[in-house]
Amino acid sequence: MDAPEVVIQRIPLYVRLLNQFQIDGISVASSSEIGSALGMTSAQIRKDLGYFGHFGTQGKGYDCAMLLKELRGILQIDKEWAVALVGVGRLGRAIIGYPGFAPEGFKITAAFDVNTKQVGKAIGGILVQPISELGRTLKSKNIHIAVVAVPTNEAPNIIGNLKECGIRAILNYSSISPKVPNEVKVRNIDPILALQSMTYYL
Amino acid sequence: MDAPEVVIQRIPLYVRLLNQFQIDGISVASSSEIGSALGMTSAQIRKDLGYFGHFGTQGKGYDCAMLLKELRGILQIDKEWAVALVGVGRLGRAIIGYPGFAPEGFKITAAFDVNTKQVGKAIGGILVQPISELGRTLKSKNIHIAVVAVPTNEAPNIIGNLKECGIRAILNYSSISPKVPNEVKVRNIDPILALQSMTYYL
DNA sequence: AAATGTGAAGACCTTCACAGCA
DNA sequence: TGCTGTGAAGGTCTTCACATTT
Repeated sequence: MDAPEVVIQRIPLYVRLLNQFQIDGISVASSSEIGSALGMTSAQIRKDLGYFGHFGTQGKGYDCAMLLKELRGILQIDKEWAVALVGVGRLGRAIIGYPGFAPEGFKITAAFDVNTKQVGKAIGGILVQPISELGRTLKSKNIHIAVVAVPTNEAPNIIGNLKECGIRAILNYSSISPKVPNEVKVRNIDPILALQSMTYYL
Repeated sequence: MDAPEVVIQRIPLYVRLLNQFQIDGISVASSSEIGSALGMTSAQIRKDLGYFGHFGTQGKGYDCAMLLKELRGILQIDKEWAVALVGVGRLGRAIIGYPGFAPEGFKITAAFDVNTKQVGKAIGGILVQPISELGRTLKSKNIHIAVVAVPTNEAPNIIGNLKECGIRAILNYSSISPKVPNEVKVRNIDPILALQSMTYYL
């Protein structure tokens, strides 16, 4: 049986923790140790890992280096991914300037904007192209992941374009929750929704 | 029975859609209309709304204006919230400069940084204060929500401080998943985790 | 006729608890 | 002994389906 989506969303958390364990010189960790470091039960750790294989040693725990390598392989984050950015306004520029993506293997290698005033500029070393070049460039640069940083009103169109051009993963900073077919994954980054779902409890 | 957290996280989506409906001049909507606009089933819409009251009219649907007002009241987003920002580095400055919070009622009214070089500066009209002033300022400005935009290594301490100072809601941009007591709500904004949980499917 | 509100059913996810192994 | 891996149990969330209301 393959792993449900919730599990997939937790694996990156395990990867991050195991990285930290390596820095801290911890070479073996039990499911309880991993669990308590993350505020989860040991059973959940074991169940989650159990979807992918038998990584542990009974009576001992998990070898951190080995488990880390396995999980990175499972997530396919053991290689570099080329990423396209759509929208080079205020937010898009902040994203290009953000130094956190590249070290994790996500490299922005193409940028697009509907605004003809932006097209042709180089931002952070990346040439801004018109949307009409999407299909060609995504194919030639082997890009399967897009970051959407356009105004909300443009977002539905852009996301439609990305789908048509065969994009399979979208990190969406716009304020819409796009409806996409099952074979396209979307993750929405939306601080307003996050805040609004907390005020309920105040 | 009170609404589960998943439901609370969907209510802001309904609010946003109802806003759009008002702009579009749609005054009444059925659960199926709401559902299909959001890619959800009509049953889910009805169940979700059912946690809070009887807002619909049988045979007709929901009055958008009325439902919007009710939901905004339930979420408590029908008033202004003062928000504290911790960390005024690259990301913190982008957050101060982001024009999306204020129109939604979230107003950054205080800023803090551990770096003494930042303290005393005014950024976007907000004076940067030392962390030692947290407790006093949060109380005097009646702040219950904090945005954390500090480097990951500082985050655990900062979040500890915020807890002690009585903060009840944290929008966390740092790369840790803080363990907090039940009475503190946290929402993590983490684009790397989001990307890493999509590459699995590629 | 049309759509809500809601018990019941079903699907999904988490936790328990223990057999089995190092 | 200590901890994994995993069926079974328990809990939570979603969908079904229909009685009820306008």
